[in-house]
Amino acid sequence: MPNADASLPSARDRIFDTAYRLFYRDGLRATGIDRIIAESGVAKMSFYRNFPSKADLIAAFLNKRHESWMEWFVAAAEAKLARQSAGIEVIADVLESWFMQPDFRGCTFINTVVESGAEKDGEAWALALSHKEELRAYIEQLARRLALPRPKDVAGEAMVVIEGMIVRFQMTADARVASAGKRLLKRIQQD
Amino acid sequence: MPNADASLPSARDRIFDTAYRLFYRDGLRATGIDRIIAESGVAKMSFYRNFPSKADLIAAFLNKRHESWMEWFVAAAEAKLARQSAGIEVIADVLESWFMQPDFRGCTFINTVVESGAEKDGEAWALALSHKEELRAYIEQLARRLALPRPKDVAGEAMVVIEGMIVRFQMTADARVASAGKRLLKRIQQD
DNA sequence: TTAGAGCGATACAGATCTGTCTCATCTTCC
DNA sequence: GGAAGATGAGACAGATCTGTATCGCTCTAA
Repeated sequence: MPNADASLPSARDRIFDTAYRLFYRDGLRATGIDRIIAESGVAKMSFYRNFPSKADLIAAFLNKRHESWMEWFVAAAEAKLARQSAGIEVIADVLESWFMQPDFRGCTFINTVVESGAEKDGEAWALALSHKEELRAYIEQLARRLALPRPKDVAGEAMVVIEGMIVRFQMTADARVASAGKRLLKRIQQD
Repeated sequence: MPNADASLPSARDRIFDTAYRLFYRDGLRATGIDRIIAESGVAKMSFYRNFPSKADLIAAFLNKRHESWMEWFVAAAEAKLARQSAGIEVIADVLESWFMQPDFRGCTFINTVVESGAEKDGEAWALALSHKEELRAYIEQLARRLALPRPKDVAGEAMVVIEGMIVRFQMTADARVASAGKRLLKRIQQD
């Protein structure tokens, strides 16, 4: 077992952390292996010993991103729901706190699908779809808990608003996107 | 003046038409110059004689795309508005007819911003922003014509719904996105 | 008929991309 | 001390990327 005193993260961890940052910031295609290797201060063979190919690293990145983001989103939404007696419009507040992070660069999975172009059969596309489906299912379950009528429709409409808010803020960086989204979400429950 | 009988489009036109198709289908970064040259059946120097660089070709593509799309969208929306006495929810029907095209691959300008990554200072990003602003301004003017209260807010909310519909359909290819968007747009005017 | 414009074909340069290979070094455990 | 595993350094291959240079053909206009 090398590096037992943990004075330095393992080569695998340094590679993964660097890739995590660059993949999100610059995109999957724009981030080359050589760049990840250089910035993580690792030998090239240390990379290929830990990840058989770039596609494997991308899959690991997407899986981690999915877990981290969903965990954060659900926790933030549940906290807001417990504190105040409110509806699904709390989603807008949760998203807004995401937007305010200085390194916000949109949704990794939307970005992945866009970068995939016409190649819809890859693993990246499938991971993006399952991420969005898990988010949609959570909102549907939330709608049921709130006793909203037609929870499937509610979730479908909320997903349109969520994706719209993300893309709008990614392009304009205008905080009014959050309030517009909040008004849209509030009205979903008024029928 | 060569090629006067127009039996074959000029090299410039063949390059541009091929690039137009490939840039939209596969994305800007995934489409290489060599590929455009090969598929348009043109010599490499014929490309660089007509377009000083790939960036120039991209700018020409985005400008043309903006003009074509806006012209189509406004015409389709106005036609629907004239025929039936309806509100801004006609936007959902117009978008749906766009989604149904077999080569639909999302919005070029959303895709461009995503592909631009952290490079927000390029010409492509600026063209994407001005495209979205022109669309938003059209909807605000439409809201004024329909005598809706707070037309700026209406346009801001409608843009969130529009971007959400585009991204949702790009990912899921589910026709229910259009009806969800239509319900959201209808409710914007009910306050 | 001749000059020039447009174009095709192709080689080339230099950078970058993913991925493989070899060899030296360092740490840890036995 | 010695074996084994993890790592670093760097050369190398083959593909692809943007962009340049050269040569020759063809058609048009004067």
